[in-house]
Amino acid sequence: MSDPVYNPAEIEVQVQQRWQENDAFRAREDAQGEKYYCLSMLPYPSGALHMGHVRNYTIGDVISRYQRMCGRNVLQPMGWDAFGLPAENAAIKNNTAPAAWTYANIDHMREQLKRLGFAYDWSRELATCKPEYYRWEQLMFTRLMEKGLAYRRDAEVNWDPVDQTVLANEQVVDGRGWRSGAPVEKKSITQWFLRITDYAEELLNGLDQLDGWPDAVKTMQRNWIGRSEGAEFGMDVCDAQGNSLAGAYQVNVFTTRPDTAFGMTYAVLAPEHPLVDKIATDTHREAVREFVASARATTELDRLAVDGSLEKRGVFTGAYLMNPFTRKPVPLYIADYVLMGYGTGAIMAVPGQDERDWEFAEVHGLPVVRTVEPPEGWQGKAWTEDGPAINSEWLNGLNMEEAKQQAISWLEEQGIGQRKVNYRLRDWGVSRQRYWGCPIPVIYCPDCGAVPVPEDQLPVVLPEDVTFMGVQSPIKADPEWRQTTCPKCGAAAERETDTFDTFMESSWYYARYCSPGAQSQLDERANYWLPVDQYIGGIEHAILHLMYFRFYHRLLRDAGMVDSDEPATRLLCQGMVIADTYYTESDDGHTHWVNPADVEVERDAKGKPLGAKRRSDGQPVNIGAVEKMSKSKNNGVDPQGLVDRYGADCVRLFSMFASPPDQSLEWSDSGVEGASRFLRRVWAQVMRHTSGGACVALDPARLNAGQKEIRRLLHDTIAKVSDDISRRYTFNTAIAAVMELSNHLAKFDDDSEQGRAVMHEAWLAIVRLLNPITPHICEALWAELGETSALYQAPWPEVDESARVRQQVTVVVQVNGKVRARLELEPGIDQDAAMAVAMENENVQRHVEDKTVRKIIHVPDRLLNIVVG
RNA sequence: GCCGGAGUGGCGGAACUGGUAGACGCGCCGGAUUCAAAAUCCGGUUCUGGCAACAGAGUGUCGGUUCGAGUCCGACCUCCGGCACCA
Repeated sequence: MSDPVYNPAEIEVQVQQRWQENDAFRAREDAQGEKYYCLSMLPYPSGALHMGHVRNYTIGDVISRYQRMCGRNVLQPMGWDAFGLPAENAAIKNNTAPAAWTYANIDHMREQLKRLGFAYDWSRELATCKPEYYRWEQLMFTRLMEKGLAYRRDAEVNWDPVDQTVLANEQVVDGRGWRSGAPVEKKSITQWFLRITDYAEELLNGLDQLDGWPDAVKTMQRNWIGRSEGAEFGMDVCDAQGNSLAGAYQVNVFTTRPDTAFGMTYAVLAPEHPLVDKIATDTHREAVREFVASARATTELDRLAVDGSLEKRGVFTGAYLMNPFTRKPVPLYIADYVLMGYGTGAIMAVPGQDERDWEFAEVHGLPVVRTVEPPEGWQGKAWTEDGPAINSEWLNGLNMEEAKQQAISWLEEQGIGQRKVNYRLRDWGVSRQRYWGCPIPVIYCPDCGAVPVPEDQLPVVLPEDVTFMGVQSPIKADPEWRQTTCPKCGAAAERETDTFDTFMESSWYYARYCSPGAQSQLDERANYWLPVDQYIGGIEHAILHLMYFRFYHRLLRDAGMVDSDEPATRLLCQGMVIADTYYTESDDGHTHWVNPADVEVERDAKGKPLGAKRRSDGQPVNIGAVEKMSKSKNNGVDPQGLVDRYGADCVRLFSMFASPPDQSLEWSDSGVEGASRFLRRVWAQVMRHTSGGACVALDPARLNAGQKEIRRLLHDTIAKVSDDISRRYTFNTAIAAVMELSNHLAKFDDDSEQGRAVMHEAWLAIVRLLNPITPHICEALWAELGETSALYQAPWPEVDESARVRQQVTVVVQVNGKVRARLELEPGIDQDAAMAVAMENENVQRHVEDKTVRKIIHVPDRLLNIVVG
């Protein structure tokens, strides 16, 4: 390999071959060392890797390879989130089967990942669309049905009236079906749900323990769970005089502000509330019906008012509710600002203390009673903050918290209500009316109802060899697939033709990697590896995926399959990959986006961009914003082309160097060139060193000052890089530190025996420091430096603290806080001695002059600030 | 509207615990090499003034604390992301 010219294509293929032959990255449960499970979110096999994948998986690989070098027993697996809508869209478009399309994509993308040199244990690879994977998910679901954690109820879907099919949210474009262009309707159908709300409290409290998760993600999850404490209480329906009605109904309301109940001036039911039909009086029934119908047909978008808030629409029912606090009736309205899906779908309205109620009261001419005194001089509408209670009889004078507690106690004493906690979080609807997903393992029997498919009849296999006739799911269109017999009574019955939400598969794949081949969902190996020590993925999954997988982990725990409460102890969310955009405008006003690869930027003498032109025809183009790589802005950069041209190491290096992993990464072709230049320089420097032949052993006692200085820089660098990679995760600064060291080595012109020994020590260390980031070139240089072992098995370099002892330190001398000199002094010098040297300095003298020294601040070995006046 | 995050050279970014602002890289300028170009190597590069030594200014804005503030405190501005009638 000792080629004087760095040839990444050749080296990378050779090194990868050696890893494969040695099965270098297979994870074993019985291996030495503490376990370390490093997991990157699995990709959807869309067809080709994009830059976001490269970034995500390089971060994971850097961490994995570092941990391996530190002696940990590392598991780093990879798999495919293989079910999903794009396969169906491609199938309809190209007339192929989703399965064939998916498997072809997986094959291509697997090769791309291998070409990038990620240290995966490929023996654990999985694809979620395979029956041997999803059968366990089906079994789990049937168990959840038995436990009552999976249940059925009606829920709304987007219905395309022309294509006669349910649309996923992403298939609805501006309120119309993506293919038919017909306005989408809401339709209620029966669907399966998982009771994630049973775990709301635990999912919320668990966040407090997740110190290794970004605060942003934890905050988003807290808001999503949306815990609110308050009271729920019943109110009787009555007439305007407060007379109770025969066969009267009761309405339950939830409120977080029971302290304001004396200010209730009306009450509201959601349009979908079950009592809506029953409560309206004869004179109001027609108006109520009309309103409910129109509320169902109108989207939120249609109701956006000019100021961006939603129009407060509603209608009076003719009925009243008795306010138990005041013993006075309040009018009952129907309004669509009250949601059926939260609380009880009914509220007490207190315009004086709630902004929404204020707005509604304003529109409908309802009275306002203030029950909390706003601060003096306050000019707003509803006062929602703390203050002394007023107009509230026995609550008057109390603050918000005291009044709440009093009101709740009163409700409980009276037996009409109680303390209540509500969550925004809704149960997880897992039914999808799509083909390319895991079949929901349920059989519908006319007599026995919904029956879980028994274990010995699992998996319910999705047929893969299908043809799409239009947009219908092939298993919905095929009457034969549906036909079966009831497992309970043996009568003719039908299979469920809906499939699972694909978040179902991605909720437990991390655990299955730990039990490859197990004839159960998981086996005891899962407890060896779990929880995941480091999880890496995009922030776009902050809520859904990361909530579902925390939930599913608890389902696995409660089924006795894992011991831990949380699936992952640390989480890293990488930033977006962004790039410049360029465009031209045609005469008809259309914008045409030009790919950055086609553009050349012209600059002035200082490097400021002046303009840009298209390479192909020299025509000027406009410079747009720096935006997320996307097809629509035509600013995507294909990783494959870069790997072909510069090599995997270079692409990996630039991805890690351009910014810290959690920030957005601005792609730059010249930056990639810079990374490539660095690797070529490293290669050339090592070749120059090895061309001098073998080195003698390093003897620290015999080093001259220059040699000691290089050793000091080296061991400072080892310390910094170790800290950057293990604690700070700032791979960019780790690389910068190595670059700095290599710049010093390039100037270290010392062919003496000990000079070459120092150089040798330095390169052996650098090759290991860079190995997690650019493993191929490092493996080759490791051999070039005479090492016979494989680098992937080499230990992380150790810091020699004795080499870091400085002969001299730079002490900054300030006069009145301004830097006036930098002195090279012996370490440990005291204030008086430092002052003596400082005062000999001409520049310091000039600024001190004959002024009185009022104060001296001395930070040993760093700074001396002379305060004069 | 609410909740997060961020504002530092021409650009990406560094400065980790209040102590040298601009590491490292890109770009740009100058030089070497070359018939020439590419590649490579050397030097310079926050702004203003100065041949220079050096001086002054400077981390979104305004104010504060401190011997000393990019970093801490208060008020504000801008941008990005998330949620959005959740009672």
